[in-house]
Amino acid sequence: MRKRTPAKRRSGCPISFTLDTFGDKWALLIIRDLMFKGKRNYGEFLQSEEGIATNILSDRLKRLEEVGIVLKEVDPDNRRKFVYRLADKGVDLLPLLLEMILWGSKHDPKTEAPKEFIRRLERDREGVLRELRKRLRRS
Amino acid sequence: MRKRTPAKRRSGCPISFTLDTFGDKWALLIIRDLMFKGKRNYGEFLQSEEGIATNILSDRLKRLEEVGIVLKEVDPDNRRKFVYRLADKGVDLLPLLLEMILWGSKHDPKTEAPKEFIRRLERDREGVLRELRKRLRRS
DNA sequence: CTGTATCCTTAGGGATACTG
DNA sequence: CAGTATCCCTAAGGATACAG
Repeated sequence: MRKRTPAKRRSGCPISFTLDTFGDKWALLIIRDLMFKGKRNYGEFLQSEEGIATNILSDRLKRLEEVGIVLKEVDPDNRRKFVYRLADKGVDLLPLLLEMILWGSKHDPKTEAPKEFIRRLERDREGVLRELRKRLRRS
Repeated sequence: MRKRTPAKRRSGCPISFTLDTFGDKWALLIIRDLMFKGKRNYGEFLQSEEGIATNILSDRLKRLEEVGIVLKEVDPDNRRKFVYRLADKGVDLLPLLLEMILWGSKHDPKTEAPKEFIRRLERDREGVLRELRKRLRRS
């Protein structure tokens, strides 16, 4: 396969670093699926509404694993399968994703974000954060 | 010039929307420069450490203006020049950028983020947010 | 100085066939 | 099912020349 471009750092800026590390939109959509949609394996990611191609999915999973955001483990229920889940470094992206949800749902007239969730998030950011973090860590 | 790809929405997901709207890394670096580096005009953006090309800068500024994140105005000090600044929709990206700074400085061993700022941000997120927002709005 | 246009190369990625 | 490999085309973008 074509060699993936190694995530190359462009400067010492933390924003630039963040961007360069998790990479692009596809990677972030995978992270979203892990965080909020309870997806855990290849086939599920492939089903995403945005229609990721199988080669791209494969590539991004590998990259995310390399940079330590995602862990790949043998499925305890089925020794022949794998499950992906967020490493702590990935869970740490939660606040970032929540801010994306807030911005998106505020500025997109056609957003499909559940209103109750948004309202809760606006009112009690810390609480939502704590709860989701806990859930992700034990999953 | 080559027609820019119109930002195309991929789904109703707010995260996807956010990603599709402000676009890519280059756009976000411009926003960073507007937010934290006090840059206001073309030449200054061109100087960014990451080395954006002039055609890309031009393209991204246009796109950011189109989607209402950035405003382009005649420089009051020099009627022949322009200044760019964040529209409210752009200022709304502040929490997102702050989370990027936090994640980046936490996970990058070589980060250049000022430690005092990070500590303040961790302790008093709301305060920092309020202050920066105020500063951006009046600029 | 603030852009715009052109040229040209390469990485990204969709479609799809293939493998264990 | 869970990926990997190949094909092939397009868009992204660096370099740079040009324009107001």
